[in-house]
Amino acid sequence: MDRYNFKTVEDKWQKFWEKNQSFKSKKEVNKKKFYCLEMFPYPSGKIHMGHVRNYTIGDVLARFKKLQDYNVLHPMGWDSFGMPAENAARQNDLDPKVWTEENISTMKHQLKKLGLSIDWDREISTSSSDYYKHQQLFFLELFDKGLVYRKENYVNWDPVDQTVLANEQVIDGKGWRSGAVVERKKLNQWFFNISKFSEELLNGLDSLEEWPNKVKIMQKNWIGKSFGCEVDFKIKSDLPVDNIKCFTTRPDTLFGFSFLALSIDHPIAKHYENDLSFKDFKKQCSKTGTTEESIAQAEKIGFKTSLIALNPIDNNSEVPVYFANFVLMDYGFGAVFGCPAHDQRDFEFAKKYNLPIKTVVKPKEESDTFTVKNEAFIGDGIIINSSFLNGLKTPDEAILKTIEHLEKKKIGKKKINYRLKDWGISRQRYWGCPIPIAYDENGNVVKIPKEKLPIKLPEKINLNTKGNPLNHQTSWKKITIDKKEYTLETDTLDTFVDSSWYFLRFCSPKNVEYGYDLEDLKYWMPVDQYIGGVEHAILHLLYSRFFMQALGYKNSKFISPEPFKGLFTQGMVCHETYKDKNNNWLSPEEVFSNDGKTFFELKNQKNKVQVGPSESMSKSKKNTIDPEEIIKNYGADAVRLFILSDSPPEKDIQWSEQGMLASYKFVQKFWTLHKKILNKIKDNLTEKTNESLSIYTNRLIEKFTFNLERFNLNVIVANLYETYNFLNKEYDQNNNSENLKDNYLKILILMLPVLPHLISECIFEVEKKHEIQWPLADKKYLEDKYVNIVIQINGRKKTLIKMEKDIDESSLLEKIKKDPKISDTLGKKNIDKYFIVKNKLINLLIK
RNA sequence: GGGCGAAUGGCGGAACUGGUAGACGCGUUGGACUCAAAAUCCAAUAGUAGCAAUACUGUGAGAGUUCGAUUCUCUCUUUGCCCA
Repeated sequence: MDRYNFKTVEDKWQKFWEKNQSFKSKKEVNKKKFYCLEMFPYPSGKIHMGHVRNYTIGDVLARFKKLQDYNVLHPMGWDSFGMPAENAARQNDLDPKVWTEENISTMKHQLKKLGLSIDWDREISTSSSDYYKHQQLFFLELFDKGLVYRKENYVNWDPVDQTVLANEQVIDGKGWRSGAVVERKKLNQWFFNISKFSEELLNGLDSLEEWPNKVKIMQKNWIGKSFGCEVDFKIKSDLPVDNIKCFTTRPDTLFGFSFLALSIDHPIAKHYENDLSFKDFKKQCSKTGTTEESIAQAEKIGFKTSLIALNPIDNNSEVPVYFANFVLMDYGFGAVFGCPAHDQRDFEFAKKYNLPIKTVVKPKEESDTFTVKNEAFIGDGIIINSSFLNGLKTPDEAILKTIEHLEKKKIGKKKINYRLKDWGISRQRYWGCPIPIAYDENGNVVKIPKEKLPIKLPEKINLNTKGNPLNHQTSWKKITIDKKEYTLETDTLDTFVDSSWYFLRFCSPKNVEYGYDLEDLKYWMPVDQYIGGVEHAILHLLYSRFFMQALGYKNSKFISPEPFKGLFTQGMVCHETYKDKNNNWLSPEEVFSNDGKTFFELKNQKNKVQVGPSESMSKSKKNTIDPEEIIKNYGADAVRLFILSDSPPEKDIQWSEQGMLASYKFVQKFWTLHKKILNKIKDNLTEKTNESLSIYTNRLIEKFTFNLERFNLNVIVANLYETYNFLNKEYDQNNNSENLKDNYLKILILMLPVLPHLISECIFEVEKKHEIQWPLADKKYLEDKYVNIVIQINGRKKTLIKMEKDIDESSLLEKIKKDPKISDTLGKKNIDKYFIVKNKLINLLIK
């Protein structure tokens, strides 16, 4: 019998799908739609296993929904602006555009080899001016709506990449890509006013029922709504300072107030500009990074001012004012009041500078003389030593009462604060979307008129310049508007902007006039299932949600604002790591093992290799497996099968050569079985109908559909193996060909989403013109005539007895007592009591 | 430090709303085929005791609720992710 030749079969079907435009999607208003979207890739060069996993999961779903007769939209595109292109181009003296386009062509070819059911007619690329010209128009619209603004701000400056980094691009005080120590720098930056929608973005989460809870919680924490109040402190000073405003979430602890701490960027700092020791202090502060994390970890240090703050609710008692390194200017008002007894950070500060620590909250079970000793008490409790607040429960009661008091005295008011900051979108980079703004000779901002769009990037320019290469493009920078000359903005947009609306573009990829066509959006949006890595759980998803809010702002015709109805976050693909004796990373191809335990270097087989923990595949650790190589050796179907099989898709998966081989063998085995079944169908030797095959098939339909809908894709694979085992035993058992063919076809269709090439070929061989549709289970085969009932004695399983379904209680007990095993165990003892789960189980209680 | 998860054979992992723990795969062992090996096929495979039937133990640890707990509650341990 011939072996299955995956190369010819996979090639044949990929050509067939392409020629027949099998996955082309058209708006059909009368048909229910399903928009299946996987996060589009950055064209870095080659696809990696993470892509294979992501797109296989999406493809299984898309094919499943298509078989269920949904009108499926399953597009693909390229997130093709970004720093790697610029870096690579700079290193190799290339044009980023050429580099990017070559990568796209390679990766597209690779993705096609995976047999994905993608509508390639909708392909988009964010670095193409066909795409970004619409983005520039959106920018201008947002500008008109007042959602874009420019301000001078501290930024994280990466001295190596010469660019601004977002807070989340700073890891341990270092640039995420360059690894250089990040500096603070003040720059004029463009911002999206995302914080305007804090409340909408927070509330919207409640409507997202098909999102993982953990992602919703992460976004909620990121938005960071806190309820508190602002307090006005009167100041005694020889400087012209009368009062300082603070935001606090714990006004109830005001009686424990012992110092006021200011950010070094607080306006008051200007009075100390010429103070040498303050300058020193500032320098010390700048050593700690700008991220909240590094600030929290750094030693708390302060600079004592001559100012005195008065406690507004405690007889104007006086406390010192410090500048402190742990206060951020962009949270609250850049000033916090210190209550050492009930905040650990304040506690450490007070200890260091010998400030009073006054206990104002006690745990419920303690007496009123409770005092804080070695650490702050931050739990819930009862207010003490606080005049009119004494005895109140805190936080809830006491906070409300304090705010009420402050408001009455007009020295403070209730305030809701958000942690979410506006989105800085300026990047000092070449390879990004140009910002459609120009400046006159006085630096005044002018919008680029619509008809001048797109502002295209200049091509083939010298990238080996300091800072932003666009800054050196003197002729490109000049633009004439209404016969007047202006200078173009040279900052480009953060690439997160590109990916914040691409899912809209997929609905109308060729619309020339505008970024989308509203009628298309009304049909296709929202994305029914979005699939991607959990690493985008906060930023990309939040920015996309913001973009929808912004487009809908002052635009009542726009669609409802949540872009992604369902979200699925898949785990990473991991592999063991290897190092040689000099601690250099080794790739899996450079090592070998005879027993899977001890590894040796391939080129010098005496050298033992250190085996490290399994980690997410990354080039830097060399623990990657090249999907192209694997597809070449085992075929796309086998790779798809393996990548789904070993772990639940939301968890990390361990790459295993043996597992890969097992999947490959399954494809081969199934083909062999298929040929046997095919012959059996053609033979038509018996008239008998084997009902067990129909029962199995129909139950499988139920099970399979259930598991697919719940993303239990590893269980699907197990079901598939079980099905093989069943068919291999049963196909030959008294099956007339019609019955066998009928059931076999149904089973094949179930398998199609996972193994599209193999199964397409199998279906084709069984019946050339078969209508392919997801089968429905026939209820009559789901009903049991007989059931296996578990007999427990005192809650422990004793035996199984086969009985007619729905047997009544007394005959059940009769039968059980006759069972030799049970009667042995029972002996002369009486059944005191019993519990029955109908058609499933009986539990006998005996003493 | 806070939030959210997770812990099941040698390994990856199944188990619907509490009701047969260990599906399926890998690995291992034995057998068939072969001069031999690979491939393939068949069988066994949670642990302990036993030739066996079988018995007992068993889902990170300890308690609780229940006729019955991998599943629910509490405490603890370890671990992952996110935030600080």
